[in-house]
Amino acid sequence: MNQALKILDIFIKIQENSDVFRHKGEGLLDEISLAEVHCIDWIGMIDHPNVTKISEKMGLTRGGISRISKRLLGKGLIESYQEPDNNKEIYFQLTESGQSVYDEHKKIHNQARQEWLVFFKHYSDDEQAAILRFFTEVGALFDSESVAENAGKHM
Amino acid sequence: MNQALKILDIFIKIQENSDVFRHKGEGLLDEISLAEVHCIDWIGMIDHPNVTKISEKMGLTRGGISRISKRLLGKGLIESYQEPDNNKEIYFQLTESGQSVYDEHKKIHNQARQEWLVFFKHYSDDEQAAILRFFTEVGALFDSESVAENAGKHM
DNA sequence: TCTTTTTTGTTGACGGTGCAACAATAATGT
DNA sequence: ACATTATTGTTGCACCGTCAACAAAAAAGA
Repeated sequence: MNQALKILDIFIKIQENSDVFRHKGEGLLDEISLAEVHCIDWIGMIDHPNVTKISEKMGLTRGGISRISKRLLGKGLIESYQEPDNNKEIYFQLTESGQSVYDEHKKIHNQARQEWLVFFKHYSDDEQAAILRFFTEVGALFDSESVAENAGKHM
Repeated sequence: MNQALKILDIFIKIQENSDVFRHKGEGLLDEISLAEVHCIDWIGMIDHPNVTKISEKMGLTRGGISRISKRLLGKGLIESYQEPDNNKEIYFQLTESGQSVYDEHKKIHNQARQEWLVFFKHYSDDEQAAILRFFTEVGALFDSESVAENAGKHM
C-alpha cells in the first residue's frame, strides 16, 4: 500500500468524524441523517450487527444507537432478527431500500476517495511521507488520549 | 512567522472545531461547556460583541449563540449592555468571574500551543513545509466549499 | 417623511447524543 | 441446580444546537 493510500485512509477517517470537514450541502440522500447513513454502513459491513457492536464501531453510546436503529426501522431501511438460541441479542440487516442507501453511500464514498487520491498525487513522495508521519503520530497521540487530556483540554 | 507556527495556527483551529480531536476528559473548568468557553473567549476578544458577531466567529447560528449567552448570563459569567443610540443591538462583556474563565482558558490554550510547538519541532523544515502545504490547500478547498459539496458528501 | 427592506435577537419544535437506571437475559461460579 | 455477576437493549432526563418563524428596530429607498 503506497503512501498516498495510507494518508487517504487516515484523512477520510478524520473527515468522517469531523465538524470542520463535514459536508455542508445536502446530498441526494435526504431524509436520512449522517449518523443514520453511517449506521447503515456499519450494518452492511458487520457480521451479525447488534446495538452493542455498532456503538463500538461508531464511537457512540448504546443508547444512541438504539435510538438511531429505531428510526431506521421506522423508515424501513433495516429490519431486525434474532437467532433461535439467543433471546437477548437483536441483530439487524438491511432491507432492499436500506441496501440502496448503502450502495449509494459507498459509491459517493469511492468517488470522494478518487478525488482525494488525485489531490494527494500532486504531492511528492517526500511530502507524502511527511504528511503520513504527521497523521500517524498525531493519531497515536490521540489514541493514547494523553494529549487529549493534557494539551487538548478546552482549547 | 516560521512554518511550525503557521502549522500550529491551522492545526489548533482544526482541533478547536473537531470531534475527533476534542478533549475527552473534563478539565478544571467544569460546569462550563466547551461552547460556553469558546463563547467567553470571543466575547473577550471582539469589540462590542453581540449575538450576530459571535455567531459569525464561532460558526454557529444566532439562535444557538442566543441560547449560550443566556446560559452565560445565568451563570454570571457575562453581562449585557446597550449603547444609548441603539435599541436593537445587545452587547456583552465579561464579568469578573467570566474574566477568570477567559484567563484560565487562555493559559491552557498557550500551554497546549507550547506542547504542540515542541511536537512540530521534531519535524524537519522540509517536512513542515509539506504539512503546511497540505493544510493550506485542504483549508482552501473547504473554504471554497466545492469539495465539501462534491467530494465530502455523506462520507 | 413614509414605505420597504434588512438586520437583530428570541423562541418553539425538533433532532441528536450522553448518562444512568432499568429489566431481561445470558454467562459464570459453586 | 442455584445464586451471582455481566451483558444487552431500552428509556427518561438533560443538554446542546439547528431551523424557521417572529417581532422589534434600524437602514435604505422614494
